[in-house]
Amino acid sequence: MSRYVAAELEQKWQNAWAAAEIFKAVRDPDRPKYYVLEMFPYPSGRIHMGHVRNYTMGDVIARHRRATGHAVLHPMGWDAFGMPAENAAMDSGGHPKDWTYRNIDDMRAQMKPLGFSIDWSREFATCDPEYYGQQQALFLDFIEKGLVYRKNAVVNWDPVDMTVLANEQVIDGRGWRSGAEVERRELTQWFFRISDFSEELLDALATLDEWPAKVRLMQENWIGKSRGIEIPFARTDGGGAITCYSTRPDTMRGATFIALSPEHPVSRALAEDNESLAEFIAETRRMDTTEAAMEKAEKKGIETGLTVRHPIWPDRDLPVWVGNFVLMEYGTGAVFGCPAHDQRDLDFARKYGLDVQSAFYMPGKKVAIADTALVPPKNETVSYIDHFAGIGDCTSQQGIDATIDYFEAHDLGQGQVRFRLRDWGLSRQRYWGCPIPVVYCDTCGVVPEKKENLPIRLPYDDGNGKPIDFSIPGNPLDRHPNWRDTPCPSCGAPARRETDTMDTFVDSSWYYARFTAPHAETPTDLAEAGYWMNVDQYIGGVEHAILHLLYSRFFARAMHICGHLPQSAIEPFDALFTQGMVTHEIYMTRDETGRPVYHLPQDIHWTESGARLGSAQGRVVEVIPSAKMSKSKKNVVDPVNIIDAYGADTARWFVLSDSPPERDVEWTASGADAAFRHLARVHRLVAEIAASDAPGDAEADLLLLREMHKAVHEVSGGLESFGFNAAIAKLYAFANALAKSRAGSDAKRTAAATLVQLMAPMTPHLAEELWEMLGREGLVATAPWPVADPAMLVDDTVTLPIQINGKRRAEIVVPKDMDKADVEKLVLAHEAVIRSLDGAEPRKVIVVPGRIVNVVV
RNA sequence: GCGGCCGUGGCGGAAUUGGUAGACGCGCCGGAUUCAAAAUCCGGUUUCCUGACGGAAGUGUGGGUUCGAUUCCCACCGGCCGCACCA
Repeated sequence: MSRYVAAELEQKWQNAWAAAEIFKAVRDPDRPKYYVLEMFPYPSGRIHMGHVRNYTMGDVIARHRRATGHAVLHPMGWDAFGMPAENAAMDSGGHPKDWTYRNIDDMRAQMKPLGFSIDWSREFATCDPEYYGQQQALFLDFIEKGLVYRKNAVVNWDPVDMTVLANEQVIDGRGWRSGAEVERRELTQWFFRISDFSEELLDALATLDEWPAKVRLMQENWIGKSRGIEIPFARTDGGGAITCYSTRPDTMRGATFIALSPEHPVSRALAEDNESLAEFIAETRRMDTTEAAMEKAEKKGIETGLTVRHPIWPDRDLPVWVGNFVLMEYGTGAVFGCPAHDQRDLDFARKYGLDVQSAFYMPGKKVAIADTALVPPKNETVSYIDHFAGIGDCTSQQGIDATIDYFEAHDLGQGQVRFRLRDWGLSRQRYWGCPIPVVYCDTCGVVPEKKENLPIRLPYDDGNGKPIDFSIPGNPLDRHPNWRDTPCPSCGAPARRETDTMDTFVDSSWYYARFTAPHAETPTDLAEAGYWMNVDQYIGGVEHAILHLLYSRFFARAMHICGHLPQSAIEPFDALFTQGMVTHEIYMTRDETGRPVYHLPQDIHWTESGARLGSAQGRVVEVIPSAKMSKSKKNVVDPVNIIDAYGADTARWFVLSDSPPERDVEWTASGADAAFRHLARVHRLVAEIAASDAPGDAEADLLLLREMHKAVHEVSGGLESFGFNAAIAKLYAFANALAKSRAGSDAKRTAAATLVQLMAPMTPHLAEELWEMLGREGLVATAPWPVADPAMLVDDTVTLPIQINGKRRAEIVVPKDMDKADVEKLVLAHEAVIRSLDGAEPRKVIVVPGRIVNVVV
């Protein structure tokens, strides 16, 4: 009998699938469509176990949906622009383009042996001119519709690498690569008007009921809607009013000072003839502005000498301070301080000896404020002092609402809704990105390129046949001898191209739409997009919960406005699933200086006393619990090695078993071994069944077929609800039942074929092999999914547990449709019940048909 | 600080709307097969008491609702994640 040799049969069936072209996505009016997409990879050059897990989940769904009669779109591409390619070029020469395409070839070659049912005819990379040219076309449409604009903005500037850095790339105030101190520089940059969509992006979250609540919440917080009010405070010196923004106007009575941002126009104006103030402002500007530093920085302020009038109690004048903690970017750059009900304000007030006044107290508990501000939850009732704005005993929320109404009615302030979400700055001073298709002309100004000139291609060399030198910091496009030169699209005079390229998040904000028509001459083909969109199931890591998904939601709306997507596709991802990581233990020893030294899993020798290095006599190795795989910790398992050792099906089976897909799964050698052993066992078992010839046995046959239908039911349910681990557990149990069954060969062959079908989404190669072995027609990949017969899911008799006072004490076997009263009689006659009752009458007997019986004594 | 998620055997984890807690796998123990080993197969494996039959406790801790709670409610403890000088 043939042994399970994964490498052979996997190649065989991949060839068969390719020949039959069964994974090509084809529009079919007679079938429901299903679009399953995994977040496309960055072509780093190696696939890792996280990729394997991600794409296996998508593939299981794609294969299952195909079997249930759907027209399936399951594409793959490459998120191919970005800094690593340029860094590689800087570090070791070569060209980002060559590096990227080489990596794509390598990764595709590593991915193909996994047998994913991908329509490779739709593959593209975002660095293909055919793709980024269409992205440029989109950009021109966005300009036309006012969805993108240019403005001055303060950015993080790395003076050594001569580029703008994203906030995440600034570590302790220094560029992550150069280590140079980052400067804040004002540059003219392009921005998407995503903030115009704040309200809609927030409201529409409620419709995404197949997204994880956690992701919706994170987006909600990111968009950050707050309702507040702008209140002008009249200056006692007769100058223009200072307008403060507040979300807690109900605490107005407690306002005892005003704090301005150092960048506030009034601060700047006052600094002109106030030396100490000027010095204070200069000092704060020198300060590190990274989040970490801001967190630690002491709250400091300086009194300006200016005072303003309290809008409700005009006899109370409030001193105006400049505080380093007030952000110019949020609200109006001015706040009123209410020490009694804001901890930060209280700390500030205590430090500088400012007045503390309560606006309210907890009902019945009038306690003086000491070092802790009184900040009850907004839905808790408080007692307002002075009943100003007509508020007395009510919740803070009611107080806020009533105060805003009052202020508006008396023309004292204007209610405001604010969002944390800022416009999306997309300009990057990099080479390896999508060129922004605009031209600067001395006479015409900023002129969009003509669509017929697209794509604006990245230059490969310096225009004189010499390679671009990537070892010089800065943007090669900016110093390129002739790429910038171009005639003005409007007047034809010599003009200059924009040399900034787009943030790579732009590339990934619409690729899902491009997959529906990857070769279209326009960004999308409305007929194709109308058919395939939305993505029915999107799968990826939770690290993209905010930026990528929010940008994509914005882009889908913007594309709809430009006529590239139907209205129905403005929320592009119907269902989202965020999968966990693949983790592994870390093996560590220490060198003479006590520094940790990490070791590869294959270098560890396991003994009864624990892990040792190399051999049983080797040094004792400290085993650190499972953590994310990382090269520096050497706890990486390379999928290529696993496929070589066990085959793709084992890798696929293992990454789905053991842990729920949303949680991390720990890679263990013993687990991978077990997965392989099981597949080999199924191979052996089915081969035996295929070759056997035993007469039927009515009872055993029925028993097995019942098991089969139960397996169909449970596995189908598992696959539909991301219960892959539970589905696999059921498949283990069903295989065990099949192996133990005394049923005849016919029943066993039927059960075996069903087992094979149920396994096919997870282990497609093995399934094809066994399908063929059982003499079934065609490919299991195209066979219709089995359907469970409801009648076969219920046994004729049920085992009812008997509880006495809620504790399980015995059980009885009864016919499945036995009358409640009869069940009760049987139960009361049971010896365990009689013993417990001890002659007394039961207080109550609860019979839940088919479930349980509970006797209350 | 704010918001959210999660605590179940030695380990990963399972458990429709509240209804037999520990499915399935790992590990471990015992056995079969073998000259022996590998591979394979069979049995056992929450804890405690008992020789056994059997009994008792048990899902982080403490309370509550219920005939019945891993599941629902409250408080606390522990871990993880997101946001955060947001006025």
